[in-house]
Amino acid sequence: MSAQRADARRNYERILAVAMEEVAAHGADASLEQIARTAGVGSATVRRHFPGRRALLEAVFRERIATLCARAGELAEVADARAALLEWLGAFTAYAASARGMAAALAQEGLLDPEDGGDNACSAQLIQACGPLLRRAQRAGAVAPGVAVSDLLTLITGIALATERHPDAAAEAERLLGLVVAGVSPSVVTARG
Amino acid sequence: MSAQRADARRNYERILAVAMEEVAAHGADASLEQIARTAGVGSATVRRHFPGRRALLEAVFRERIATLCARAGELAEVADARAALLEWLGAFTAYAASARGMAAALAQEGLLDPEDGGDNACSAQLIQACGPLLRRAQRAGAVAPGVAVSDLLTLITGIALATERHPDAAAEAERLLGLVVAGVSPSVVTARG
DNA sequence: GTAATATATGGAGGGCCCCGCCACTTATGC
DNA sequence: GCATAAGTGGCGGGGCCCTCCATATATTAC
Repeated sequence: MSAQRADARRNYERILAVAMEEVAAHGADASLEQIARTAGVGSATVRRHFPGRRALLEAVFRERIATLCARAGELAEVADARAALLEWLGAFTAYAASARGMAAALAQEGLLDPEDGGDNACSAQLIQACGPLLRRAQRAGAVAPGVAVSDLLTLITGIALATERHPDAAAEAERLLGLVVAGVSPSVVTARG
Repeated sequence: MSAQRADARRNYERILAVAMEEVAAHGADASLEQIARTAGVGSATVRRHFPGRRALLEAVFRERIATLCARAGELAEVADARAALLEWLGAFTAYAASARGMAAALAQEGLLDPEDGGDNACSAQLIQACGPLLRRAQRAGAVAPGVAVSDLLTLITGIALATERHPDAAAEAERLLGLVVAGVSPSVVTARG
């Protein structure tokens, strides 16, 4: 028999659809009970399909993240390594800043320690997607060797978190990304002895 | 008569002391009821002295922020404008990354819009303290003119938020600050057309 | 010292949320 | 159709935040 019953699958889809709207409206700490109510199911059913808020958030953002990873694949073909990386970082920033709750979800994940091993997590996919772009840019001399993928993702996640309340969050986030790329005060190479 | 009764003042102090420990232990979303319980007062008393979690967090971090602002005053005397700014940014980063909840409190405040007018807020004090350092560095040509004080504070707040779960949060945050100061890829001045 | 008064307090109650349990329903394979 | 296992949802427990109000207490005036 199929691994999952048909009605269960239907409920899963419905809950996920409602969750997307609810998270978009109320951020990462949307009420699970409210989601259950709107979806017309019991709260236990939500918990069954998504054990814990993290699982739900992961599912909510999975598609968007997949799109982002695909974009990274395309950009690997672009000639200018630096431009490709910056383009992707910009796209990621735009997503993270506009999709409410995504940054929070990423921050609470194991985004920070890249060798976590949990390769099914969203952050792991992002790391895997961004890695080649970064390494190529580093080989081209556009980025210092000491910079890790997780550094970039952490910075952007932080920007998204800190600008979440801004009226025009996406624009502000992209502006700050530009600042980070260019450097606040890059004049001296070895900053702070 | 005095503006406040003596026992009220005592309770205020006690609640604040407990709140400091509790916030240090559980971050910005520590339980207000737990604080009340530990302090041996009713939860209503906590709410009376600190209407809303924000007010409590502000009080918790007030001293630390004052110290930070004082440090900015000292650094205004340092000859090297760039070094002075970077030193202060480093100090702020260390504080924000080590004091659990502080970054969250700042992010939820009106940190992002500098012309809010609420000059009693913590973020306003920080902006006022950092402003002279930044302007001096900009006059010295060490920082681009378009950079605002709130940009720097927002970036650092974001770094602190994104590194909160890191095993060695303070070190990681300072490392990322270094990256932001130096720039991820500063080679071309006008990033992304 | 005592009475009068404004001030401060904390416990009860309501609302919301997360979580786990268990009897009931329902799709599925024979 | 029927047996069965998968799926469901309501219920109760625990916690938190918030408000209200009767009570207790520091303070002031006499």
